Amino acid sequence: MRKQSVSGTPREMKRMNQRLILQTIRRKQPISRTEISEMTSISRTTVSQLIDEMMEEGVVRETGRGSSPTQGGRKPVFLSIDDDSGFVCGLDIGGSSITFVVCNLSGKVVSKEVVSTPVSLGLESLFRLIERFLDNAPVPVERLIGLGVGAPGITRFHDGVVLSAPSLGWTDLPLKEEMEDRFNLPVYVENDVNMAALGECWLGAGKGKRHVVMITVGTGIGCGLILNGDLYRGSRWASGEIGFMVTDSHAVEHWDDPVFSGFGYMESKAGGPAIARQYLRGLKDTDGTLVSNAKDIFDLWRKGDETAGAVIWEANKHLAAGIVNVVVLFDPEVVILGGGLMKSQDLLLPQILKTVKRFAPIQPEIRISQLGDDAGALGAGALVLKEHDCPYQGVL
Amino acid sequence: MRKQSVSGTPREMKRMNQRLILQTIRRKQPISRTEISEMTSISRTTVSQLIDEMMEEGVVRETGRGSSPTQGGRKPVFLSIDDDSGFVCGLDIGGSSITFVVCNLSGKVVSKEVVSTPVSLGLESLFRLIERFLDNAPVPVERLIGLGVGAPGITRFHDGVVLSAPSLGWTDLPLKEEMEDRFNLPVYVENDVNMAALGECWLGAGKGKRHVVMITVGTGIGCGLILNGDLYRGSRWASGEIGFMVTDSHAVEHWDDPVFSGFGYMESKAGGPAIARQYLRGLKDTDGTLVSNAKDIFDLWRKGDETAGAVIWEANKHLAAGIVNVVVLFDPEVVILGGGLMKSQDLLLPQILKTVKRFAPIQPEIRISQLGDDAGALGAGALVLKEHDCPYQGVL
DNA sequence: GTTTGGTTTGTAAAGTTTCCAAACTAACAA
DNA sequence: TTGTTAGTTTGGAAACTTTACAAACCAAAC
Repeated sequence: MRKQSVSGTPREMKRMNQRLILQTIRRKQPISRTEISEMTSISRTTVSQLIDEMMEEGVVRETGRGSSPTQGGRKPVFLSIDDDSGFVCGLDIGGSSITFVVCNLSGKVVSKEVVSTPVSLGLESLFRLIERFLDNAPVPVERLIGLGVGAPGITRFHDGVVLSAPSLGWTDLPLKEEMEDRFNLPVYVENDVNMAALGECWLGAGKGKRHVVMITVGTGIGCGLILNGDLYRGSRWASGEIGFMVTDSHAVEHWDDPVFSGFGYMESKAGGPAIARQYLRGLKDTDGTLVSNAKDIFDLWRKGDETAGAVIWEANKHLAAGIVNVVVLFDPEVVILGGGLMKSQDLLLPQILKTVKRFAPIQPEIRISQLGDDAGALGAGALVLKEHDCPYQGVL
Repeated sequence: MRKQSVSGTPREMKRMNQRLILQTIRRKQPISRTEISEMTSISRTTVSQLIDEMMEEGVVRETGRGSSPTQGGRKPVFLSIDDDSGFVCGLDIGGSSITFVVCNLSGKVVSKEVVSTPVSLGLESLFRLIERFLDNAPVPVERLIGLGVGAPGITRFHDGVVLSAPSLGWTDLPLKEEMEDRFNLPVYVENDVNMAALGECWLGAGKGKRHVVMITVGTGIGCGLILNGDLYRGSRWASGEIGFMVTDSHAVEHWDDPVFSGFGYMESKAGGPAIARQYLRGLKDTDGTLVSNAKDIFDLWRKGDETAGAVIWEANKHLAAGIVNVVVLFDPEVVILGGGLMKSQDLLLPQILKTVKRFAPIQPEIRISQLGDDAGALGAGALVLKEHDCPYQGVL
């Protein structure tokens, strides 16, 4: 669907200028009216008028005065954004837990809660959880700008329908519509990995960057793409399916692993379950029934188990190759690694760094997630700010 | 560098509306003023006024009238874009040949020339070639909107500097600046593969699509990315370096091929020279000195040479894996394959299709380039139209 | 210490560009 | 003639800009 270009109306023009001014303030605060005018090439008069309106709304405040310039002259009045003039609520619905967050315009968390996901999560029970959380949050309702929701599956952003979230048993769920009816607030729904990428971009390892790739390694391997400062979603909401990469050309002929149907090739080689399974297979005697997870294998390696080391090494080669592939295709400024397995980054990162250095013609920074488990919920908040129309837009 | 957001002025507002109207006309022509007004939600008054101006400039023409609607009433006056009201010149500078093209707003070629690249291509000789071509083109100079140039190397679009084009011996060449001085026209410089992608998107296999990946397979393997209808360039003008993908996780430990230093891993496995070399190595007796190129190997396979078949098969596995990787990361609507090796598509395509079908969770269309060797030059023209400000913008 | 001159900030008034709504004319069928 | 649709004219509203000015401030001259 083609994004409808907006017709230019005076009102739209005003909005553009408000946004521009607001962005400028956020980036350079504290800043005077005159300086804003110079930076934006909007006339001083207009800047003043728009600022007046924004001060009336409470978004912008006068905060002290600067010193006179070199030659003398009237001291400028400094302006700043009142970070507490608006709040966003973000939630990250995961297969095992749900994270709720409320934060202000600068990303300061004022309220947070983590609950374990109910076995079968119906809409009504979800809504009650949200209501309870919002009731307890120390934020007046009228200051709440909107709600962002990250869901583990394929989501259609433009109408907020969760097309498929196996771990929750959701299919074609019109989450945005239902939630907006219930809470009477704008709601934005997006894939959880994308949310994490937005979160890291706003407040974490990708702050200030416009080309960021976030890779989460856990049961599955996913990837959120921020290109030119915007989330890239692909033509069918299925971009970043890094777990389906083929990191071994031999697979073209030979791969046929029934255990991992539904998963991608790389996930079947480098994901958590794959590592656990490979290890058990290495032991020869047992089959997949002996339950074990990747974390155990990492621990075994730390204790000197060489089989564990070999298995992890093998898996990590796939991951490293995958990261190289992402890097050379996107040319990002930063690659952020997160997800459960990255808690053992000490064992994985060195090889990854070495591989990227060797195979990629350009070298991005490679960092570990800074926000950890909160990235998704914070990203959900970031998305609200990003999408919300004036006067909060462009905060990122 | 952050793209400066424009301040909203009345003039800018007008431009936006002109663009919107022009887009609407192009998509639905012939179309009446009233219908434009309804589609764009710009008032009839404004539509009329802007149309008047555009007719004065010659961009839009009245072309006949429609039939009266059901109930009777005045017949609408149909409007269309005059495709010959402007022309663009595109050139594709390759290592072995240079293609010149002049075409009108709808992409109809009115003049074309192909010359072989001089051994050492200096700016002055290039300019003379262009001048001669333009002089012979049946287009009045004042109708020429701009010049697009595709160069084989890394180009910095925003200031039009060719950072490095080894096959031409260019380094840090300020091509845009020099050319604009000389020809007194807007000039846009871009990587040749990106240009080809733009070309196919405008007039070829990607027409009307907004998410397109174009892969060219030749000596090197490159890739142009059209995401959300725009060229994606990466953070350091190095996106789409698909030739550097690692399509074999074993390489992480073992790859060390001095012959291909400077090339990427995948290029060293699936590029033209790689195929030729692998074949010769298969013969055991000869070494790399016996010159041969990929095309010969393809011909040998067609004649029943099994070694040739095996070598190509092996190379193609890497290519197929690479294509899967691109598909799952970008979720494009179409993947377009082009470049020298794709002239033997009959031998390569079946395996590629099968591999993508098997490994990718989503299925894009996979097509062969429609414009062939002209894609680059036409894309250079497309870029001019895309970048040129009102009233031609948004033609794509 | 006070005055004077130059500089900078912010506001007010008048002017410009652009858009839109409503009334109007034109064209056409029944 | 009547009703309907297409396009234009007119008057006005919304937004920006330019110009002019008051307030605030430094610094050097007196």
